[in-house]
Amino acid sequence: MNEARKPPSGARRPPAQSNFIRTSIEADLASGKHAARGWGGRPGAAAVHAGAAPDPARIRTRFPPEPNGYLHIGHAKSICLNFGLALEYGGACHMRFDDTNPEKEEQEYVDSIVEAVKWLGFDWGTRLYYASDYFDFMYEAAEYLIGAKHAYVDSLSAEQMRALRGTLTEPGKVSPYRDRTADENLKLFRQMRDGKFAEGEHVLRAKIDMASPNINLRDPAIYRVRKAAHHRTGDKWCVYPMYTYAHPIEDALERITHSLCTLEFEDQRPFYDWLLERLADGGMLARPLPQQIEFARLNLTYVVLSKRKLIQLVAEGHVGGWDDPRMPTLAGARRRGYTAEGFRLFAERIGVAKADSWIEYSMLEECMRDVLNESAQRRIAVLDPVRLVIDNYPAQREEECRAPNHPQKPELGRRAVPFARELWIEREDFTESPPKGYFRLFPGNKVRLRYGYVVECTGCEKNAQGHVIAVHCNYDPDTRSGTPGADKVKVKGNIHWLSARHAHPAEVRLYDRLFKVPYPGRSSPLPAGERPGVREDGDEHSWLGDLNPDSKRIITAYLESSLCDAAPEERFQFERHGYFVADRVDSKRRAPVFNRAVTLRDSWTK
RNA sequence: UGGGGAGUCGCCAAGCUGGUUAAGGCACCGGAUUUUGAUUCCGGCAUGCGUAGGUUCGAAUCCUACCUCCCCAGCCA
Repeated sequence: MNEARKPPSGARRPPAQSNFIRTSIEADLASGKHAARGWGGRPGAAAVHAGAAPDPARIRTRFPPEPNGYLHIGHAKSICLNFGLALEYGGACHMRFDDTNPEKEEQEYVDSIVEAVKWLGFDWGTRLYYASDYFDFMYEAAEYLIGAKHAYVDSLSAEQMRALRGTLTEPGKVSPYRDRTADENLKLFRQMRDGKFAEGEHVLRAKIDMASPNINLRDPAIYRVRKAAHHRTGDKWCVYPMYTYAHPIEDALERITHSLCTLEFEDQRPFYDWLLERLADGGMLARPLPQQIEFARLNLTYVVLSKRKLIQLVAEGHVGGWDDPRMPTLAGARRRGYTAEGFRLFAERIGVAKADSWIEYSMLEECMRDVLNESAQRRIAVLDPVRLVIDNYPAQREEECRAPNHPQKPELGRRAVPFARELWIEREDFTESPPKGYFRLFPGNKVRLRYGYVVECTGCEKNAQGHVIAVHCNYDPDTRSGTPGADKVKVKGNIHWLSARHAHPAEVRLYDRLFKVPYPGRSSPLPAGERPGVREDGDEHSWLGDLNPDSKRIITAYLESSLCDAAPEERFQFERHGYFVADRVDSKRRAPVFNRAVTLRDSWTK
């Protein structure tokens, strides 16, 4: 294993899978590209880092969301990547809010993002930064660019500018304002800053090449007038930098070594480098400069991850809110009972590459099962109850059965579950006419009441409509679990149960996938062997028609008494059912409410 | 039909300075253990790397042509 790939702390973790980003980082580490990089202890211009001691962080990455919405599972991939790589290579990862558009951003979103990233288990220490902290520098850099004839104020309208930009196949034409003198540009830009102009009257553009085959290089706008209050800088500014311009500067000021972003920014990399080179040449930014590296964003089957669609789901009431347990937001997943560790495992398993891909939702579920199987204590719950009467068991008698809290972890102890003549069992654990291979309760068959006795089914009672209202059986007193000879009667079936007079009714929410098809909004089923592109469909609403009408079912289930004290967010495996979590908002002590996170695997399913 | 990317098993994904039996995970299929039809364990699972040619003793890896998919024409990020 490469030395650099070992976690610094020596913490136990499986060897990381090779990917193009790790390869690139290891090459940079080997060549010493960033080794002599000074770090002034805070983000800043060249002067801050110039004489500073070498950066103790071997690499610097960053997670830079715009605070304009809630984080979703796709962000989890990016978060785990950036923070994970920093941890792995002895680096540092910055938490940075890319708040350059005051019209869309709100404090509420920064709060939710902070909470989500912390929940995922990452710690940025004191490295919490905002693009808006750099507005002064960005402004000065813009004046420098103007002076160096690398930027100019354009007074075309947005429509005129679009018309002159050309098309994918035709070059653009230069703006009549392109050759203004530096003095004139500077004067105009300052007036823009001073609020002398209305929005849209002027814009600052980088002066590159209107004929470039890369449209992003046809004099991109870098500053625009926006007379909106910013959630952090208030009314201090009325010109705001564009992402294109701001992002490379943010990275450079923070001495980011590897700036990871998604594929759609690939075409912007030439501008990223163009800008940074010029500002470094001008002595404004320290070298070595950060490098932008692009990877494929996450696509997950059975959900939608586009911000627009997520907003629509909430706004139109298809779900209960941003943290509805069916939502693919991190807030929703958390409430659903998914775990942070599960997401980290997921990120490692799906890897990272440049090929567009669709990850099967079951991959995520399997990750959650993997961690929950390890960590969740076992409990008993009867979700769809039918009464089981043990006819040869004394009506008044009661016994205590001892159930282990975790089958693979005896050190977690056992708990008592009361046993009596009348029990609740699952309706699906009895049938009058068993299909082939069925080994639960049917007349004449024996099963073990888990942690209790072996019983033999004798029949059932039905109501006028023919529905089974009770199942009858006789027990074998010599088969009590834990007693000598308990295994003398071999049975294939083991079913769970709860004493009818001891069980507690409680609300349980059974969640399923939000969409009933793997690719919402794309014609389903797809022709054999075909997959849709990753692009959003043109059809605005067809995806809503793919919503799964059964994604949420609320039932009243019977729980064993120990479950009544569950703390909010406490997770359990309900034996033979799946993993459940006490709802973090609605569940109270003595009044529990559980959400099903994910079912157990089931190789029986009829 | 300009530019930038990508195509390796059902889903991901290593490998791509030419020589490996083409990693690994998920899924799936067997079988063993099991008081969860769970877990765990063992075994199986690409003569094939978008297609067609070429170079070479030898190609997923190099060359040529072609095909398919994704991204870019915001004063969004």
